[in-house]
Amino acid sequence: MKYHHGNLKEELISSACIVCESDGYDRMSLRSIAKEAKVSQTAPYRHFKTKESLLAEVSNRGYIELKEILHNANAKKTLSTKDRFLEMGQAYIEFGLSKRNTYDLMHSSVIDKTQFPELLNSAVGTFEELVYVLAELNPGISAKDLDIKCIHHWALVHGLVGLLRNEHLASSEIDTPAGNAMGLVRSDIKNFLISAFEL
Amino acid sequence: MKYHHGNLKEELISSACIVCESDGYDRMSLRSIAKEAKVSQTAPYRHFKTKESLLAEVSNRGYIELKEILHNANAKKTLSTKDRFLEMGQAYIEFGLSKRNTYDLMHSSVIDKTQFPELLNSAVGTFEELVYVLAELNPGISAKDLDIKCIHHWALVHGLVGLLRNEHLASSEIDTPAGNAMGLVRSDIKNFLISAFEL
DNA sequence: TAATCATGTTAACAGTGTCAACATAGGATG
DNA sequence: CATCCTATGTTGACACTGTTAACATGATTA
Repeated sequence: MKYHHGNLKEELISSACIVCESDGYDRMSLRSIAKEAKVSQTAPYRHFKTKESLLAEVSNRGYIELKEILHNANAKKTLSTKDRFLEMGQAYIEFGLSKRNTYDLMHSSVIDKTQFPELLNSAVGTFEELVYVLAELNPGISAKDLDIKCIHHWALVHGLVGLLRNEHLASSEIDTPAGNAMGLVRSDIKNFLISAFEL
Repeated sequence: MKYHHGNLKEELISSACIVCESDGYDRMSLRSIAKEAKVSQTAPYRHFKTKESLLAEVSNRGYIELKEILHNANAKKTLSTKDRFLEMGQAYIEFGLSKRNTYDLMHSSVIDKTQFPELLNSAVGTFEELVYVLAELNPGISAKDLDIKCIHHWALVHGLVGLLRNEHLASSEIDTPAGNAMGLVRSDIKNFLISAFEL
């Protein structure tokens, strides 16, 4: 039995990613993931100053993964710019739905992004994937109008994720086949995006 | 010194609202607000089954307040429907910026809304204020298109709040007078909404 | 008046993040 | 090779948390 683990930092992060996604970031304890790594309760403090900084790393990986997903969607060279944009929208929504708890952490205020420059950088980098394709989709657009379009479309998919998870509209009076927004939209996210994006 | 408080439940709620907004919902402890009400640590358990249910009440009041704000904005009868809609957008954003922590709680996943029907009801009720004005603004619109418009505009202001708080775009490469989205948009939320809503 | 019941208190439990003090091992330096 | 340093681990402790069980109080009601 060796005293030093050898790869503890990495194992803690990936373990935290798993626990965070399965249990939710607010139910994740430093001690439990330390135990999972078969290491003492305070060992994580040799690699992370606080619990928040470990969560920041989890969030960071979320943004990196999302950026890659969006980038890949935009890299399907056989598709038109329009269709690549739609692919990105669908990919974003799928991420928000499938990595629900991680997505929540990424948007949560428990982490003060200004204290984690690397995380802030990842978040901005992810957003920029959207900037690129929108600039391509709107040649000659002014910087200000590009701003507006970016915020507009990002806000739309972000809001859509929230609604699809039924956070606000579960069995609302809005009449849909399934009785709520989820029934309506999940059946055809693409068509919805086409309408909403006015493409 | 009377043994029974007389109005403890109400005081705990309003106290929790204040602490939640000032410290953030994740830094709020049941014990601290019990102490603030000069009552024992476990007294709140006579009125709330869990901490989560007290937070649900705080969230509930947030939705009720927001609904009222939106309703008032839509009640300015001297304005056109269009302008009332803009007023609502501005009011929503102002709420999200000024009641930041409460707004976060309302959108947080620490409360499982399905376990608090009254809260779910408030949330839906708030959303319906948007449904009403959009229906008025688009006479004869189909139910499905109304769905799309609602989600679209709600998502936009919700996303805008996030960006205005600089959660994602602090000092991004997007060039604005102040160097970030906040500098750009806060200076004229109304004009931004007019552009984004395509009014 | 007596009993009931809502509402308060005290004590305790298991769990948390975090810190200080100590232990170990492996690499750098003489 | 011997020695020291430093990174990385452990132990023990502290103050705090949500929550429950057992008990106390006092207002309402039979």
